[in-house]
Amino acid sequence: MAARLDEMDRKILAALQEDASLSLDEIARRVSSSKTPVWNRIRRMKESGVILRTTALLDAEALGLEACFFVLVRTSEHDAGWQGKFLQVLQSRPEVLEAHRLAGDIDYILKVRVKNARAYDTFYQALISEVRIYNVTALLSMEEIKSTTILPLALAAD
Amino acid sequence: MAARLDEMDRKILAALQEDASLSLDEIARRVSSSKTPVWNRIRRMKESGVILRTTALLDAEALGLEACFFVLVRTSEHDAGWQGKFLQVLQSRPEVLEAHRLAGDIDYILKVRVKNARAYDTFYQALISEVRIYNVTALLSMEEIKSTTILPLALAAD
DNA sequence: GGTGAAAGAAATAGGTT
DNA sequence: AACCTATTTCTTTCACC
Repeated sequence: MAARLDEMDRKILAALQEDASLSLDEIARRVSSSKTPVWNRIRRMKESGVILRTTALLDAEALGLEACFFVLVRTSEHDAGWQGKFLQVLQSRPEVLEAHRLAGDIDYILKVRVKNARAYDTFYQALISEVRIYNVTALLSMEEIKSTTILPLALAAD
Repeated sequence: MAARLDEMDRKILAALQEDASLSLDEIARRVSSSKTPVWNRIRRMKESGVILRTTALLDAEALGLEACFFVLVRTSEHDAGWQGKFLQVLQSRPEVLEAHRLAGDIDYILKVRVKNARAYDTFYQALISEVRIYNVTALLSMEEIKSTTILPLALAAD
């Protein structure tokens, strides 16, 4: 599944992760190439799914979304029906930014972004009313000390 | 600190979160306006820091970064010196995608993206050799069931 | 806030090594 | 097969209404 990328592909990805609004000319300059090959490589990486999409990152605090919780979920039900329903609830809730199924005694972790603690409680009540959950621990973030979408390409090399 | 945004600003942000490569014409069409006001609003929101940057989101699995850990950190040291050093280590490590200081008995949570469990161990050994840490629990993600950078603008409204 | 023209960038075609 | 040059088309930017 891992796409084979050469050094130039990685440099292009690094530039696009840093700033997706760079012009082809500027990217070409940075990777010591010219527009056409860079354009072809980007197109290929979009088609192959290495580049998922390009997005504007917003400041949650500036938008008034001042609370962030990590939610540790334990369940006693592990059948497909329950899991499907749980997944559907997570997908339908825009305040759930991330959800992972875990190995070990905690079953799921969620990252939830809301306006305040009250809004989190509204989410929590909705969640437990829609699916049976054995145990929930909410970790409240006091400070986001690092937040990046930039994947470490250097560590990805084969 | 929360910027005041009207309905049109929010619609523009929604479009840009979904696809930052949309043309001004297309965004203007979607928000039932024309290029100039949309362009001015985007510029204002960039200047005011509501829009942080635009980035290409990549597929971590396709790049061979197949392991994701959430790391719960407890420390016994809470002085500024320790905290500064810890922060510096997190910032310098590209595999740390997120780090939050928490309320409650767990002090920090990290999200760490690496190639495999061995690469995580390398990171872990480096971390504990650079700063004193009382207790670490690593939660291994088996499956990313949701992952979005799209903030819920509807829930952000005053 | 709208219009439109000038500048700039993206997308593609055709030729080159 | 990958790159370079040139052309067309689309987009951004900005002065003016």
